[in-house]
Amino acid sequence: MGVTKSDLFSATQNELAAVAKVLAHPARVAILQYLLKSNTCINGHLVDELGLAQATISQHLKELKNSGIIQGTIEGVSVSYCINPVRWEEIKGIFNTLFESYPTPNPNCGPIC
Amino acid sequence: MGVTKSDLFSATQNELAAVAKVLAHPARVAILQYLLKSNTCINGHLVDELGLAQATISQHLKELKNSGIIQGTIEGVSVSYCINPVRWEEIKGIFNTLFESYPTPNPNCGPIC
DNA sequence: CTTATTAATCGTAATATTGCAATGTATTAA
DNA sequence: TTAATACATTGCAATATTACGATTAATAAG
Repeated sequence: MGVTKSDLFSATQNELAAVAKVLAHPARVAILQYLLKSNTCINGHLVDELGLAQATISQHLKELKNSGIIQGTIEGVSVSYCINPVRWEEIKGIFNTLFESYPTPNPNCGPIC
Repeated sequence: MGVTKSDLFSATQNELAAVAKVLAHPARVAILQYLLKSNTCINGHLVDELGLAQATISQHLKELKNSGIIQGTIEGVSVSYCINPVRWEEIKGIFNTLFESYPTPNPNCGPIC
């Protein structure tokens, strides 16, 4: 139905999925990389940088902002966005927790394992 | 339009977004955690574990398989899925590369930065 | 006040995702 | 062969996402 049954899963699982969803678009990845590189940014710069319409980028920025990954302050007539370092570390930790639980090879899984 | 303009972005950006998309559903996160924990798994076990229909889980497993994160071998009448350690490390690296480029606080970004 | 400039929001079209019942397929058991 | 078991696939309905033109809101410049 296009609707996720989030009540079936743990808070951690839903949180990880939610954050992953924010990263699940190349435009948002590109925006983050641009912010990481320049460590400051204004919406208009991204329109030139990415080749998407202003409305589209504003929408992506909104999603990044909603997830807490970035934050913006009004800078006169424009808005300056940047990474939220605290949230960044938090998200980094969420993914690390998953990736650190590395599996040991399992003989029960056949020859290709 | 619901269609991502992937030609606007780099291969790395698209790859990261694609992998994130696979992780962007709590059911798939739950499946991975189950695999990481038990280090072996059979589709039917997940139906009991997750509370989703068999067809739905099969679909999620397919996506995980397509991305290379898991692989399955036919085990008689059932299928045994497990993590692909090589791909796991690869994906871990992709995310680490992003998260390691940590931003230093920027005075241009206002007081809340 | 009027006009630019910058970005957020609205409305809408195209497409993608999620979930499941029903069905198909392959293997095993009897 | 027949029946049972375990998944995969198909087809569909409900909902979500992506993209953009048009509009709006807010500030700055003249």
